[in-house]
Amino acid sequence: MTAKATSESARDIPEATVARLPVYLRALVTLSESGTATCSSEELAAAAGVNSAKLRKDLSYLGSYGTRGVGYDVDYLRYQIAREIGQTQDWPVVIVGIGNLGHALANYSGFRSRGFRVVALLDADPDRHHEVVAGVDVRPFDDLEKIVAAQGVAIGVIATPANAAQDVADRMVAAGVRSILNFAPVVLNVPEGVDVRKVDLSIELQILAYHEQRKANA
Amino acid sequence: MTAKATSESARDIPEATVARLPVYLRALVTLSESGTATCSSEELAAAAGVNSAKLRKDLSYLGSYGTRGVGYDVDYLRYQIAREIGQTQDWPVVIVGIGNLGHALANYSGFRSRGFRVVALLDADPDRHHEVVAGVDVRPFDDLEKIVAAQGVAIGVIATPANAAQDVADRMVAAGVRSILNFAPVVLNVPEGVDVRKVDLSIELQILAYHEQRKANA
DNA sequence: TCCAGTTTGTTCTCACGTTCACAAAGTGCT
DNA sequence: AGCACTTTGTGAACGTGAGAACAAACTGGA
Repeated sequence: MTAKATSESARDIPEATVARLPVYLRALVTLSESGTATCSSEELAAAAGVNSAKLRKDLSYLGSYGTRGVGYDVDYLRYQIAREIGQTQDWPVVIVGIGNLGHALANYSGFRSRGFRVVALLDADPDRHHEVVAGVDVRPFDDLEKIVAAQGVAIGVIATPANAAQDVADRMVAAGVRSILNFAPVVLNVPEGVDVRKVDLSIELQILAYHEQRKANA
Repeated sequence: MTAKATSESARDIPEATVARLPVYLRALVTLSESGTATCSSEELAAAAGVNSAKLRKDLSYLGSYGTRGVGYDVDYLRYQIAREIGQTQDWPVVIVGIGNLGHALANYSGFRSRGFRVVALLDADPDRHHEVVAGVDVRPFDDLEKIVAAQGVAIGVIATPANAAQDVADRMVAAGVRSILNFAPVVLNVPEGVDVRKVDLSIELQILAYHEQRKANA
């Protein structure tokens, strides 16, 4: 909405860097809470579990927010990263599929504290309707369009079984959702312009098992 | 244990490829269940959501399991990938931290069907002990060493709050666990030789929010 | 057997990501 | 002010990953 057409905000940040910014932000919050006012790239890198050169390069994509010979002001840098990744605004989110995982997600406090507000929990199973999870009551999946429109929801979370996920995604996209976080173990097909990120619990374990097997055979 | 010191199994597969093998495997299982005996790289790539050139290159690291002019035998390739990533063997797993997420993980059927067997659920809170989740009863965290030794557990899952995670990791490593899947939002410090993979639910949402913000400002 | 058609496995090129190494830019003591 | 010291920001080298393109290898029909 703001009339910034200058190149100031037009820098494009590499994907790998974007994925690390939330980690830096978390480390900065911890430092801030422990009363640290200033930190060097070395300290922050250690707290975030990365190489300090990588950290400095990542931060350089945002701008020059450090002071040579001194380091970074913790609160200032924290604000700059938060703004860059959109954490200074409020993101309404819907969660579809209130099984075990949906429950866990609805109750996860890390969403709320990072600007995500769960505005609705939806499930196709009528037995679950009007159950209250984390202070929000579970409603019929068919309310999706109404809720998305009314609350301006741009981000949806899919925590349904695999066979329902594509249908849910189609409905979400049609309703106006533009970003989807998918926990169902299927590859979703979505139109151009819609972002999907997938979290697959068993794939992570399988990757560990691969390396474990390698260690055992070494 | 086997005396294979030959170079046959010594190929090292790129990390990016390892991360995709479970996806291919899942697609093959689906194809197999739908009665498909043979598939081309094009078909399999579509089912897995990747480029066919990438798929062929990935598979070439495992060996030459296709037939030119024909394609891949679904069941044969499925077995080869399963073997490569260790899914033909049984992996005992312990889960520590039986809150909302721990419940969801314990109940997740995708683990069992991929060779992972949850042998113990541990929690520090005595109120949770002897609660039964997914047919396994919750036991005191102090039983960790005993269970790891008795069952030969190599993989541990951490689903505790952030402040407990490092302690749990230290105990796991001391007990003999060599791979850790960490759901707690902290960077774990572990000794050389121990693998850690991290799944962070809110980071994924934050990455989506970043892109969402970009779309809105475009 | 030969030939047209199909599909794999691999080579080559380009893009992206990581790390090193250092000039630039600050601080604070004398 | 000058100088020793610290730490950032970045250019350049290196390594890994993605995709295009094609030769090699197979099928099936004439």
